[in-house]
Amino acid sequence: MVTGQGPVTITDVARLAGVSPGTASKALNGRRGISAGTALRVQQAAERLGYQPNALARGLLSGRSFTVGLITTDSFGRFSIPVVQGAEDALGPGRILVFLCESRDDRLREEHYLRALLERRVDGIIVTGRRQDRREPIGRDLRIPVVYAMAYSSDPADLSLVPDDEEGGALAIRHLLGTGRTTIGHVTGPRRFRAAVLRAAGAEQALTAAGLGLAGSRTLYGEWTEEWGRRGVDLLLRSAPGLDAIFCGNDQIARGAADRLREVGRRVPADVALVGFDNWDVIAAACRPPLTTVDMNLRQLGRAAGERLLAAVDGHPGSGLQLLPCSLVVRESSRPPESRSP
Amino acid sequence: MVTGQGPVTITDVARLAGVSPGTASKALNGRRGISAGTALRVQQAAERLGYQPNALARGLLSGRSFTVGLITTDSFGRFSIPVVQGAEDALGPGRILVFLCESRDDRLREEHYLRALLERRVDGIIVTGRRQDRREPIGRDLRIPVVYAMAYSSDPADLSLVPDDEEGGALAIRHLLGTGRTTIGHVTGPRRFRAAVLRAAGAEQALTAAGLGLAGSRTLYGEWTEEWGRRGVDLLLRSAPGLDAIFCGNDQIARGAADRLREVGRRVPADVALVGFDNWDVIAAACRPPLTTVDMNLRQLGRAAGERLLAAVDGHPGSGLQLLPCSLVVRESSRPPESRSP
DNA sequence: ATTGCTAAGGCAAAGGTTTTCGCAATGCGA
DNA sequence: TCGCATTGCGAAAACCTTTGCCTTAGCAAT
Repeated sequence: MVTGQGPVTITDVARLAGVSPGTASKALNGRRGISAGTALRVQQAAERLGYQPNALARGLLSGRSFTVGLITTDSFGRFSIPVVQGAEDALGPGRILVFLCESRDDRLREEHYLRALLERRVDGIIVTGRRQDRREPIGRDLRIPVVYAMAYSSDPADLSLVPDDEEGGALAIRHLLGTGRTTIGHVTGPRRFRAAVLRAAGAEQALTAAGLGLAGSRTLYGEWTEEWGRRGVDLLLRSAPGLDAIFCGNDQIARGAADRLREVGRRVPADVALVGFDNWDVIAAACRPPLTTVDMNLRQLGRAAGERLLAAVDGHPGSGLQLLPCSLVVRESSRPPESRSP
Repeated sequence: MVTGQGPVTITDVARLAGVSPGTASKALNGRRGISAGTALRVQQAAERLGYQPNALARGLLSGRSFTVGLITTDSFGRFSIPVVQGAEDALGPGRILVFLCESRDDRLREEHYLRALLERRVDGIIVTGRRQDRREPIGRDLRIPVVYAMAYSSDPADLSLVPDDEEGGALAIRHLLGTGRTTIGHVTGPRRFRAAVLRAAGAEQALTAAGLGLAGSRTLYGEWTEEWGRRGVDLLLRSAPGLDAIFCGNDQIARGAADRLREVGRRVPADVALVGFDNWDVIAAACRPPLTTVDMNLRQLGRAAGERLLAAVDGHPGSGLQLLPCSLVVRESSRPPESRSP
């Protein structure tokens, strides 16, 4: 590597190798019609000079920039992070680079970002947001593919990827039923959250399919907080004292529930089994006992979004709202009672 | 906006406005030598066609791309996120776009990313990581400015921005002393973490300055977990039963401590005051009682990193390890006893 | 009327890379 | 020895924008 003036160009490499720039280009890109000796000389010259091709010039010509934009409407928190990571996984380090744009729910910012991305000729855009929110399409006639992840577009012609919350709720209930629990309550977040409603629906369906109903007879909607988890336990114990399991709408509620159950002398999982939702490690692992919980596989969702975007870039677009599976992570809080008695 | 073939170029705009491309460029960029009438016609033409200048072509010519790279060595978690957000704040939406690169502590990935960033002719690079880790410079003779945030470069010629952990520790202790506490213990994370050692040093200095020493006579190093917080309380109560405050190395330890103190019948803050570190909202706010804690102002740190990078791009580089102030967020867990008795 | 000045806008080059086309040389068969 | 195919490489155009320089026209001053 030589520290000359300014970045070294392919012309510099060509001169050093004693060929024309066009030939150097072919040699470096492995195109045919170049003798082995010439190719080697060019590559060595490039190596010696520390040549790095100018992606701007390359993109100008090819029309592709090998970059994508990632717009997170949420000022990105716990949910968008794994999605971003997954997208990065799919887009692969080195090949495609990701522009991170945090629009913070500000429509104006979003438009600024969109314009900036289009000016930079990104190959595609991923839009992600907090919990499953329906949202307006990011723009019209964009000429480049867009994939929505977590948040989903109100236009069914757009491709949107969201976790299957309903199935996740059913997963939790079936697991509890499978470990012998029969009197199961459900404490979750605010009703205005689609995720809360979907999870509750899945849970109730799974119970109905087993010929059972919800303990306390109805879903307790409240807040996504530990505080509400504690209060939920109190409410449930009043209306259904024989309770042997609680499915909570997220991990924070579940952790509050665990604390409260311990305080009132109910053992988890011996007396009451507990299942949360989100698999938020810092909560689920720190909970006493560690929490069984539903994982939305957000990272895989992000990865899927990246893969779908690449497919769309290559001319294979998708469309519609697609549900991705949740999975259950079993920990101590739902261990069946049998296995505890020696 | 017309949906023709391919993106509309300035030539299209010029043709519609009846001028040459060069003139159109000048009109759109507000350069002098263009009559008001022509400028208006060009702008209207651009508007009608939905013209978006090609940043690749512009960057090719100007040598600046108005993009920066952000390499997070940490698979980016709680610490890098606010830094990223702050950097975004500083770089401003629309003007400068950020390439997000997650190297995951993999040197090879990092090199791939670095190469990809250089090929795309980013104007600068911010390197951030998890807790304050000393690290190798990302590369040599890079020709573009680099700013390190959180993680810091082993080369003192590089500019590195890190939170002032030592001052943060002192802040916590001085606050506790100010509310009348005198017998203060310290439970923190593993000794191999520079942050743990620095915070402990700051704490001890503040105590020494007040003519006091640490309750239990030494810092308890352990893990960054709630579990360790609970055990730390047990250890402290054994060695210093008259304890009236605990400063914890992070919020998780503090939360464990709060739980344990409640379990053994010590009231927080009436009997024992508690101060954490990190101001991690999900922990600090959910703690019972809500946690007084030291905030590293990571977002401002990220913002500072962005601003310093811009300054460096503009020819005003900095260097050395620079400490940024922490601040104290006072909540219930350290309320002075006086104010509780009516 | 000629000169000189300014304003407005056109022309062309530059920036780095890729690609197409064409040219020259080589080798082979006739 | 000639013709032809093949191989290797160079020249130049193209991608899009910006900018310095040049031309032209209009106008004022001499």
